[in-house]
Amino acid sequence: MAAQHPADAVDAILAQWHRERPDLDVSPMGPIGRLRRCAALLQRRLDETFAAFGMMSWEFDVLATLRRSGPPYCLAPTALFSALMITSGTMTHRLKGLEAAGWVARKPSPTDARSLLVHLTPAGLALIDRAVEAHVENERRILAPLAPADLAALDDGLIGLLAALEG
Amino acid sequence: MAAQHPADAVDAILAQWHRERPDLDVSPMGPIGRLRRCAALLQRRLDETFAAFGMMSWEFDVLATLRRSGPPYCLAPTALFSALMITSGTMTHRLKGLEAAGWVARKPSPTDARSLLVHLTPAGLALIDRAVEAHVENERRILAPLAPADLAALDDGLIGLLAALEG
DNA sequence: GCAAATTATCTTGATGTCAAGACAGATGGA
DNA sequence: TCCATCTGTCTTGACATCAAGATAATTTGC
Repeated sequence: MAAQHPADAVDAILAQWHRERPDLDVSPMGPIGRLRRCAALLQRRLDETFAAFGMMSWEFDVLATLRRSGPPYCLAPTALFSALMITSGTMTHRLKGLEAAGWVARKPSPTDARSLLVHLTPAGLALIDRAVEAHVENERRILAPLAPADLAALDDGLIGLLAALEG
Repeated sequence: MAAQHPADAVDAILAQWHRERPDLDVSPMGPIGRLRRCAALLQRRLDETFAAFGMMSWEFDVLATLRRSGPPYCLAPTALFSALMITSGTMTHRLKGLEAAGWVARKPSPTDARSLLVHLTPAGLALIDRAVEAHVENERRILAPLAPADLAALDDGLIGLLAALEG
């Protein structure tokens, strides 16, 4: 039953539950708790790089979605908020801010008068192209302590979990 | 280079970046993107169970932290917001809501007049004891599609990543 | 064609969160 | 002892987010 690794914050929580509720098998809390804690700590690390470019995480997300869609870097709001897993109201608010910053612009859709297509401005394109370089480099630094084989094993596990969650 | 698994949403993003920025090695986006997407989807699944008990996720978190601390189920606000990785102002707001719901109560600390110790009420204790049972059962259902060996490998990978992020 | 249903976007109101600062109480050095 | 500093909690103001609904345009069925 001895842990094969130095006890982390999640191990401490599991030990508390085991003491207080020995009738419960709380083992699922291990992977799920660690996943959530990793995600929270990761967000902070990623935010540091975004801040260096004067961006919030959500601003990066929208600009990156437009950028990777390819020329002419133009998507309908529906495509954006679906891809980003947020509501339409949140998207409206985000676009307002991005337009005020001069990183995106909106123009009427030629095919659907309800739709205002969102596209990157030259400034937005230049910014996201620089920011994404720093972002992947930051991600590489974060993952550097893991051995390649361990990272591959982690990715495999996440592929399986993601399939279970998407299904 | 062929993927060893059905392409998921993150694979599609990697393919877009590869097409648009072939100069960049975006491979770190794979595990990190999947981790973040898993965390977002997971949150929704967990929220369903909390909602069945009339709770929000953050309410469960506070009550669970008090519960697993053991009798007398009483902690200072500082201990709570440190454990939950939130600010003191957010904690004040959360406690106000939990006290209004009748799940926690506050009493002056006998040793520090600045501190108002937070403790579970009998109603709060009964609620969290039922809710945590449903919660771990829900977590077990979520992880059920994964083979035990795959789950263990995932947990190992997360242990390593968490160590890298905490260090 | 035309009315009904659907779709795309935006608005409104409520809420959870944080950063920064206010303030009372505790602690420690001269 | 007593003042300066530190600590624990709460308040304030700003903001990102969502759910629900409003509005306008498109599509569908007859």
